[in-house]
Parts: sequence; C-alpha cells; structure tokens
Amino acid sequence: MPLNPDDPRVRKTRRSLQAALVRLILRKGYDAVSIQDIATEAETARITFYRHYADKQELLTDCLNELYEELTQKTEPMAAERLRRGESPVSVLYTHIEAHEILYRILFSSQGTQTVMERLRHHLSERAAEALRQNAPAQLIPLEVIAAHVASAQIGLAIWWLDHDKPYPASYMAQVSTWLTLGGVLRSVGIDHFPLPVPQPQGQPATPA
Amino acid sequence: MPLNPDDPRVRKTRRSLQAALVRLILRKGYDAVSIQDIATEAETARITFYRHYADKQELLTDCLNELYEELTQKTEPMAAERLRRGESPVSVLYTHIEAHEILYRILFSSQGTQTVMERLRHHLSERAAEALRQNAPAQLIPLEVIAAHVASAQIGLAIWWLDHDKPYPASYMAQVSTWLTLGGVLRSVGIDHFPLPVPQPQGQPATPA
Amino acid sequence: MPLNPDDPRVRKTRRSLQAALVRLILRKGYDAVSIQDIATEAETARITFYRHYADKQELLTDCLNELYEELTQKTEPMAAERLRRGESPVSVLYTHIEAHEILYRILFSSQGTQTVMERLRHHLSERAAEALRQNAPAQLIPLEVIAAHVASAQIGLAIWWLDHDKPYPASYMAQVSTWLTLGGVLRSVGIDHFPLPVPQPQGQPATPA
Amino acid sequence: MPLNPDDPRVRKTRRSLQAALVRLILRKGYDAVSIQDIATEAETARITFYRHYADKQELLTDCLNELYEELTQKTEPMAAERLRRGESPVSVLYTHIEAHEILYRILFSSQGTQTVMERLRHHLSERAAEALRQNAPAQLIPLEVIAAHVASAQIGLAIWWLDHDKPYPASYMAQVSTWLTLGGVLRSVGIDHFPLPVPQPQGQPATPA
DNA sequence: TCCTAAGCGAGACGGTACGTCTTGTCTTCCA
DNA sequence: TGGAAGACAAGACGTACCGTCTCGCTTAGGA
Repeated sequence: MPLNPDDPRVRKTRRSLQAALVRLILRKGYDAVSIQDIATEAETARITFYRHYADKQELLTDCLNELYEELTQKTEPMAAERLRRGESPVSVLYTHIEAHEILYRILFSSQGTQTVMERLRHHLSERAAEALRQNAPAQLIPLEVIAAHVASAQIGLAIWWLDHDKPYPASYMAQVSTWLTLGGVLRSVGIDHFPLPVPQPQGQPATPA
Repeated sequence: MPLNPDDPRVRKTRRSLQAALVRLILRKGYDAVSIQDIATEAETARITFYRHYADKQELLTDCLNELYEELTQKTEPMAAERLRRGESPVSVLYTHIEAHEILYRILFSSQGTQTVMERLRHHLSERAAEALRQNAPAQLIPLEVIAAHVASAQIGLAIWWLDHDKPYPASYMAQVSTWLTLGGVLRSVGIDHFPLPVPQPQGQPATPA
Repeated sequence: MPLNPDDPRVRKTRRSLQAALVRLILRKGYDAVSIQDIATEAETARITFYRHYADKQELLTDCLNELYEELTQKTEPMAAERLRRGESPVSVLYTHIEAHEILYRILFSSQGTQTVMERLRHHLSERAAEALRQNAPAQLIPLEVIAAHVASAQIGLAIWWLDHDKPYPASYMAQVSTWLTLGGVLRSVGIDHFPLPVPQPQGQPATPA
Repeated sequence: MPLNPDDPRVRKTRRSLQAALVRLILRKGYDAVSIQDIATEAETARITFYRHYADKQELLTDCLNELYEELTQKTEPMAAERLRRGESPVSVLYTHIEAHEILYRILFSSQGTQTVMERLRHHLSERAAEALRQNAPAQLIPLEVIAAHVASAQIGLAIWWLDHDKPYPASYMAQVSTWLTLGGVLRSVGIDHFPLPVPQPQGQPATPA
C-alpha cells in the first residue's frame, strides 16, 4: 500500500522526517541515529517512519537526491568547450557545495550514502569523459581511466576542502582543482607550456587553519 | 585486564578471529557480520571476542593495520628524485594491492575502515608533499592542496581498478596514475612538453570490462 | 513505560507467563528455570517477559498473590468466637491448600517466595493475635510472642503435611493443629479448661507413607 | 583428587574462605555473593575455591556444619526426664543462638541453607518424639505429627526472636517456647495437669521493638 | 449531511544482536 | 603437592533497536 506522494499530509510528514534526520546527523552522526530518534525528532510515531521509508538509508537518500538532481541539472548541459575557459563542472560543484554546505558535509561523511556518492562520482566521470571525447586529439590512455582519475581527484579535493573548514574561497578551489587536474602539478614543479594561467589566490586567507 | 599479546594462546585466538572476520566479510559484507558470527566462524565463544576487541571495527582495524604498516615501510624511505623516474610510491602501492588483493578490497569497501583509510590518505599526501618540497622550484599553489589532490587521485584510481576487477596490469596502472597526476591529462588532450614518456599499455586486455 | 494491565493482549501474555512458570517449576525446580525457559514455554519472546516483570521472583509473586488474596479473603471476616468451635483460620488454610495443592507446593518449596510466605505468616499471626485480644482474660505472655508461636506452628505443620504427601485428611490436620496450638495458648491466657475434644483420627490411613 | 584436610595449608585456606563468606553474606546477602567475591575477600585465587568446594552452597554448609554439630552434641544426651524440669533442648538452642548470633542469622535468612535447616528441624523433631515415646502414657495423636508441630513452633519462634532483634532474654524465650508447646502436647498424650509454672517475664524490655 | 477512505497515533509483540556477568575447566607456572 | 595466574567455553542476563501488527482517531472529499 504505497502512500500517495501528492497528499499534502504525506508531503508534510516526509519533510518532517527529512529535516529531523539532517538535524540528528549533525548532532550525533549518522550511525548513532536510531529510527525512534528520527520519529521523536519529527514529532511523529515510529510506525509512521516505516510507512514512508524502508530504512534510514532510504530516507537519507531521499534527502540527498534532490541535492544531486539540482547539481546534475546545472552541470548537464555544459558545453564541452567551456572546459578550456576554466568553466568546468568543478566550479559548479564548488558553488553548489558552498550553497548547501550542511548537506554536503553529511554526504561526504555519512556511511549510508554510498549510493549518492557513487552517482556523483559517476556523473563527474561522465562529464570528464564527454569533454575528452570531444576535445582530445588522441587517446593515448584509456578514456575510462582518465575519467576515473579526474573524478576521484575532484571529489577528493572537495572533501578535503570541507574537512579543513574551507580555508580558501570556492572559486579559487575550483580553479585549482581544474588546473591541477589538467596538468598543474607539472607546472607547480616548474614545467611550462600550459594554456591556463595560474589561478590567482584572490581572497584566500594568508594563514589557513 | 588487558590480555598479554605475547601469550601464544592469545596470538592464536586473535589470528582465528582475524581470519574469521575476513572470510565473513567476503561472504556477507561487513555490516551483515555479527560478533556471534565471528565467534562461531573462529570456533570460539562470543565472550572471547570481547576479551580481545572492543568491537568489530577494532578487530578490522587490527586486520588492516599490518597491511598499512607493511605498505608504509616500503614507501617511507623512497628517495624523492625517483619521482621523475616513475618510481613513485604509487607503483609500490599497486604492487602491494595486487599482493594483498582481498584485504584491499575489504579496506576499500568496508564502512568500518575510516581510520585506516584516513591514515593511508594522509600517508600518500605526506609522500607527495615531501617530494614537492624537495623538487619544486616554486610554490604557486598551496602545497597542502596539491598533496590532497594527488592523494585523492591516486587512491581513487586504485579503488576504481579493483572495483573494475583489474582490467589493466598493476604496473601500467601505476605508470598511468603517476603520469596523469603529473600532467598527463594535458598530454592526453594533445599538449606537449612533458618529461615522462607515455606509459606503454603492455599486457592490458584489449577489451576491459 | 508500564503496560496497561487491562489490555487483553497484556492479560493474555501474563497468563501465559504465569502458567509457564508454574509448569517449569514443577518440572525442574525454581532455581533451574531461566527466563528464556519461561519465554519459550509461554511461546513468546524473552523480551516480552521483561516488558511485564522485572525478574523471575516478580512473576512468581504475581502467581501467588491471588492465592494469598483468596485465602485472606476467606479468613479475614472470621468471627473470633468460632475459634472455640474449632473453626479456626487453620481449617480454612488446610482446605485452601488442598484445593490449590500445586501452587502451595511451589510456595512452600521455592526460594523466591520470601515475600508471600512472610505475608502469610504475618496474616496468621494477626488472626491469632486478634482472637487472643478479644477472648483472653489475661495476658500472661506477650501477645506477639504467642502469635509468632502459633503462626510458625501452623505453617510448619502444613508444610510437613504436603512434604509427606498428605498422610492424613485436611480436616483432621486442621483439628490437630488447632488442638495442639490451643493447649498451650489457652493456658497462657489463663484458661484452664480445655474446650475441645481430642480430634478423632477419622479416615486417616493406618499406615501413612 | 581430594585435598588432604589435615594439611595446615588446606586448613588455613578453608578457614579464610569460610570467614570471607560469612563477612560477605553479612555485607551483601547470600545471593549477591559471587565466588570471585569470596576468593577476593579471602585473598586467594578463584580456582582455589573450586579445589575445596563444589559451590557456594557447599562452603556455606561447611560453615554451618560445626554449628550444627556443636548444638546436637549438647542436645543429644539430654535425659528425657529433664523435659519436665524445663530443661528442654529449646533452652540449649536459645543459648546456642545467642552465642553464635551471626551464624544463626545467616542460617535463618540464607536461601542456601535448606540442608542444614532441614537437619535442624529433623533433629528437634527427633528430640521431641523421643521424649514423647518415653513419657507419653497414651498416643492420642500420631507422634510424627506432634513432633513436626513442636519442631516448627520452636524454630519459628527462634527465628522471630532474631528477626525482632531479641526483644526478650534467651532464657525467657526458651521457657515460653517450651511452655506454649507443652500445653497442647502434654494434653495430646493424655496428661492433664500442667507441671510448669507460667514463665515470669524477668528482664524483658517493657516496650519491645 | 453523512460517510467513507486514507493517513496517522498508540502501543504490544517477536526477533536479533549487543555487551556484561558468573560459572566451572584448563593449562602453565611458582613455592 | 598446593596455590597463583590467567585464558577459555558455556550460557544467562538485561537492554536496545528493528520491523510488524492491530486497533482506534481524525479529516478531507464524494455520496
């Protein structure tokens, strides 16, 4: 007996549960949150939770899904040539993270988000592969390997950024991530011939925490 | 009352528990393994588990710790200049992964290994930062950012490798990882001036999964 | 969260547990009965036991309480002058024991019935003291001492009776108990003539086991 | 492998265990005492306990056995005719209780002393039956019934005495117990004249607790 | 207007796992 | 030989959380 998702009562209950879960995760961490906790926090009955979600993971996924949808919506139609102008999906990602910091902290730290994380990783891989397919004159290395490398590096740096409490501005991080990915490491050790200028550290704190 | 780790009985019991956990994780996944399962599989009593470990996580960490120790021992004294010759810590990592594939699969997939993974990530960051400090003529980008980028990319690619059932040889993956990290992406899209030759895909399957 | 004792589910569960305990005590003895045993015998879950009772003792007391209530209800309003006619509370006690032999065997033998036994002893003391207060012309001996003596003798003889598998009829035992008790008690309050005839051993087996 | 009870080490260890048990029972009650407690209190190892006793009950019985032996030794050779002079075994019992109050409190209160208590009850029954056999001109009531009545009354009153913190002197209690008991018993064997004077309440507190 | 269906609240229940406790057994040492 | 040290198996204990169930209550939309 699936509940009618358009019934305003149903919508209201689900909103309460989602908000309750987010609050509780921030307070105690994902694992320490029991379903009774969620129900109590949402001022409803435990059975009501089960009427809407099969388990905690499903509720969390529901919380993060629209985050993912919003991000992919913004990234999807990015023309591949913007890649060279530095307008990579990465800059969209960092802007989005900054706008939804709390949810991204949960996404990055919670154990129960393998699914959403995996989709995010896959999405970034796809964007990278797509750009490569359109712009690369030659494929010296398997494309899927490059895509995996790029996605991992980008996500990893974004996680590092939040974990260290955003010591640099989002725009700078996005530039650096793109730049390093494209070959910045090389230049950072003194090797030239690179089409992108070095990201200027505008605005970042002189002494990051 | 901490048990004496040198008592042969203690060593034997711990070995049994560790082996049992590994077998069970492979069989059912980390989360589905109960402590009673471990005890039964190890042919001992449940209370014996608690005499040696506080929880499942602690036993798993104990399993993975020597893996980590062995890896860092091999990576530690790597002369920084080997970096240019392609003998990065990454090649050591891939060799090690191939030698202990089962444990690395568990390490990469299990929820309960945040600690060990974090140490691995930190270790790789340190290796990268160290190399940069010694070889970089200029620091155009904060060193810690570069290190985080490199570590994430390397670990991410290694995870991808196992998750896709090793479609290329370890040596090739190590070369690619190093090459991409150093600026390979650039070359892979047609930009030159790079000191390392393109890794030759010797031996990789023609049609990877 | 105390359960609602009027909920029919609750009543049913408690009945099951009580009956299970009685059966198990008869089968293995009070001490050998574990709570899991009770739950299994009652065809319920162990946790259900704990939802209703704090421990085995509490369940047993619950079993015996109504036994005690029923007995005291019958004994309470006994006119004191019936004492002389031989209609002492003791005759009620023996009749009651015979009607609920199984429960009394448990009450007399189980370790966990201190509370109920103490109440029974106290009740019999009170009945004796009350009768004495109303009928005794003089108090040559402290009343509470007499009451303790009477209650102990009566309970002790009843226990002996069951322990020896009822070698004499209940009515005869009640008469004997009263008669033996009254001998000293009457004299202790200054009454010299003994109003009761010697109990005639009607119906008792010639060769008791 | 029964230990040699004459080995001074064995004797010493057993003394320690017995004393430890007595102290612990007084401190926490019989049931709450674990075997580890006893060993710790006796400043020995737990396994040592098992070398000497099968369980807690056996140790307790060992503690109380000599108490019982001493009592029966004093009661055994009592000439039956002393019964009329008021020198019943009861007076010996009260004197003995007063001399070993702590142990008797444990004996009367502990669950684990069924054996010793049963022997005590049987002993008192035997003494009563013996006296009756020698002195009774007629047996109007089964002797074993009388004996059970007498033993129960005597033990019950003694327990009451300790439970109420000895509100009367031991000698007085012994007299009262005998006097109350004899009243009915004598008559039950056909003796009408009551040979004992009413016990004089010498020395008892005016307002017992 | 009522009445009917869907969502919700209350709370008992069976089940699994947890972490702790005690018991009794067993080596392996020490005096 | 007796005692000390300490690991171990067996199993009960009391608790926590999970997921399910039944029973009523409310409330909005259609008869």
